[in-house]
Amino acid sequence: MAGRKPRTTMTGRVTMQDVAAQAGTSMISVSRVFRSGGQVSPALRARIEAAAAKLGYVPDRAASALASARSMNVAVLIPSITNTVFVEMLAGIDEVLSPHGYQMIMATTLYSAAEELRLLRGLLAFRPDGVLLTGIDHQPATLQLLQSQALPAVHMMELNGQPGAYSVGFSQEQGGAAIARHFLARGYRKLGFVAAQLDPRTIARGAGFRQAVREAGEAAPYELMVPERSSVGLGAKLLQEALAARPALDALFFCNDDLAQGALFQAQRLGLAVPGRLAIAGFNDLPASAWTSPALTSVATPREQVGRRAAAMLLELMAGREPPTRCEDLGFTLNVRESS
Amino acid sequence: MAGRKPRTTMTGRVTMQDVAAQAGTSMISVSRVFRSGGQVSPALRARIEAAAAKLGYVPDRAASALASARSMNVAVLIPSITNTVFVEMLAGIDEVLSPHGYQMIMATTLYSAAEELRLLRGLLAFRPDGVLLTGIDHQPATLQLLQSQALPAVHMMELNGQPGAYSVGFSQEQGGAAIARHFLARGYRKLGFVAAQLDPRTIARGAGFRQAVREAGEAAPYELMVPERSSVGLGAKLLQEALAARPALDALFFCNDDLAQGALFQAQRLGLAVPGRLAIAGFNDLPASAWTSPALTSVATPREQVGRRAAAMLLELMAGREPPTRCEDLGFTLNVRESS
DNA sequence: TGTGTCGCTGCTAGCGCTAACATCTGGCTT
DNA sequence: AAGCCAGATGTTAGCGCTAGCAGCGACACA
Repeated sequence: MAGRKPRTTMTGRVTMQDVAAQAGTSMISVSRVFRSGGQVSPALRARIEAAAAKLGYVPDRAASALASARSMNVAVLIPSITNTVFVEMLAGIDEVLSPHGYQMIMATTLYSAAEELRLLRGLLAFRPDGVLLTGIDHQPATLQLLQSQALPAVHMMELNGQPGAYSVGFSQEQGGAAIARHFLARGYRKLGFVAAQLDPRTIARGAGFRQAVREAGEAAPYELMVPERSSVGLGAKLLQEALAARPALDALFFCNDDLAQGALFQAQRLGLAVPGRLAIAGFNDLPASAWTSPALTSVATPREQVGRRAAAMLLELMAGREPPTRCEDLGFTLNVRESS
Repeated sequence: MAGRKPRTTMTGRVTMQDVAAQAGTSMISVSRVFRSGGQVSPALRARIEAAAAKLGYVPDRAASALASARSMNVAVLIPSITNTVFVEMLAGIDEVLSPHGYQMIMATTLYSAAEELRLLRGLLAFRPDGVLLTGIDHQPATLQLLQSQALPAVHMMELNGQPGAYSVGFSQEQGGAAIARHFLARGYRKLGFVAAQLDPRTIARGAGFRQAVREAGEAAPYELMVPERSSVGLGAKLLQEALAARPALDALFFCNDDLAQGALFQAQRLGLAVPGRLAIAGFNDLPASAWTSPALTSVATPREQVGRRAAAMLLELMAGREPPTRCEDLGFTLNVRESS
């Protein structure tokens, strides 16, 4: 009983042809069962499913993509995979896309628009049916490429006012401004903004903060901005640098919660009372921020929902429909806690 | 001058055929330029590259995969994408695979072996050239599936003693045991183990901890284990539960740093001196753990290196070579800090 | 009984690319 | 000067699947 393996092709791979033969039908019916499941009688469908299960058939997306011109892939570009914010956004995207049979193909740009273009070219080889991009700052060639391929694309995390662009996010400027107004309302006057990883969103937060301070007629805030990758340890270091430069500072806005947490820990280590001597606020509201002691004031950003809504919008575009909105503002929440 | 668009096919897509025509050569030479770059004269290569650039040609991986039986995809299964540990592992994997032209196709199992099997079936439709799995606990069908497809596979994060299995990781038991011995050496005697998210690695850490306590001839540790997803907030809650149940506890090992950080913050809030009244230790050594105040004692795990080495091992297997080791132990480091 | 309709099923012709062979060129040996 | 090799280039035949249409039987109606 040699050669009893349920295989026909040379390669040893179970193909749709094999399933069709096993079920006594034609390939196209097998295809129909595995696709949207159009016109197949229940009896034939059952026979085909049994045959596929028996042979251990696994469909081939590459062949399907080639024949149908639909890859069921979605290319996703995020700046960093070690940043919780983008990872939670990814989780939101996947939650919406995978039930529809789409697979995310992901790449990380390391906050570089040039790298983004390079990676997009690579991902295009997967013939994605749509693209999700982070932010609204891209190289012109990136947008040209998407346009020339007539690829649906949605920008995430920021709002894109450009006509013809689709975006889901919130206003980074407004987030920064909210912190400034909060500090001022609490009576702080010697404000500072500390930032690392100077990507466009970080810059926008700082701009919003500065602008709100100016609009309130107060002295321009002290600013400490370094290009290094942001981390908890860097936050500790930057707190000391800021205080060394401006000992009178009484409220510091850190461009994200990693820095702010590091500053909080360092303040504790230095014996600086927070918020008594110095108020501290962050951005993004990471899960730990509600639990530090003192708990951290932060702008909560709806990144998981950004992912979900952007995916939903892309789904519409890929189906050839126009989504209800082109520019979906999901807002943010200022969570005032003990640190300010 | 209508129809001047550099396109030939009906679909409006620039194909290899178009590039060949533009360069005045045949498809196969274009193919050779875009593949490993075999036998093509510098002159022809330059002509083809110019033609491809001019037309904006993007190769099609689906077609390539179909024709060559090599997809250049690697399937990666991780339990969770919101857990830093696995994300850093992913970063390590990508760092090694992408320079070789491989693309990661990823899915998250949510710590379920059944879900893992389901997802693997889905990923197999990409005809991956190799598979990376997290942990060594899988459904029998998962292993059968991999074997029947003759797919190279490497298990990450734990050591797999089974013959024929490839793994890169470290001993979770030994990690737990190291904490136990450290506590005992410091003079703590009322030990406890607190865990959430009871995946196999968590269980193994607890087992190692318990075993080491037993071997030292001390009283069995108090254990508090809950199935909930682990988080900083849960750590705070579990600290209180543990102390309510056993007020005399003097040293607690939390199965990961999220829980341990939450406990640390809560201890501070409750006015419990750490390590004076209670020692706290975690596992994984997340970046923030070195900066909390007091800094957290933790077992540093080489997850990024696990990713890199597992990817390197898989690369060997995919090239048809046998890697130097089948079971690569990367060890861990006990970082003793202020909290114990 | 003829005709129209409808739901199901099958056939044919590729999708864009590459493996494996076939062919061609030019320089080098004898 | 003929022969020969090696590297460069081209030809052919699919890889596994699906779009688009054609075929086919069953049923309702006149």
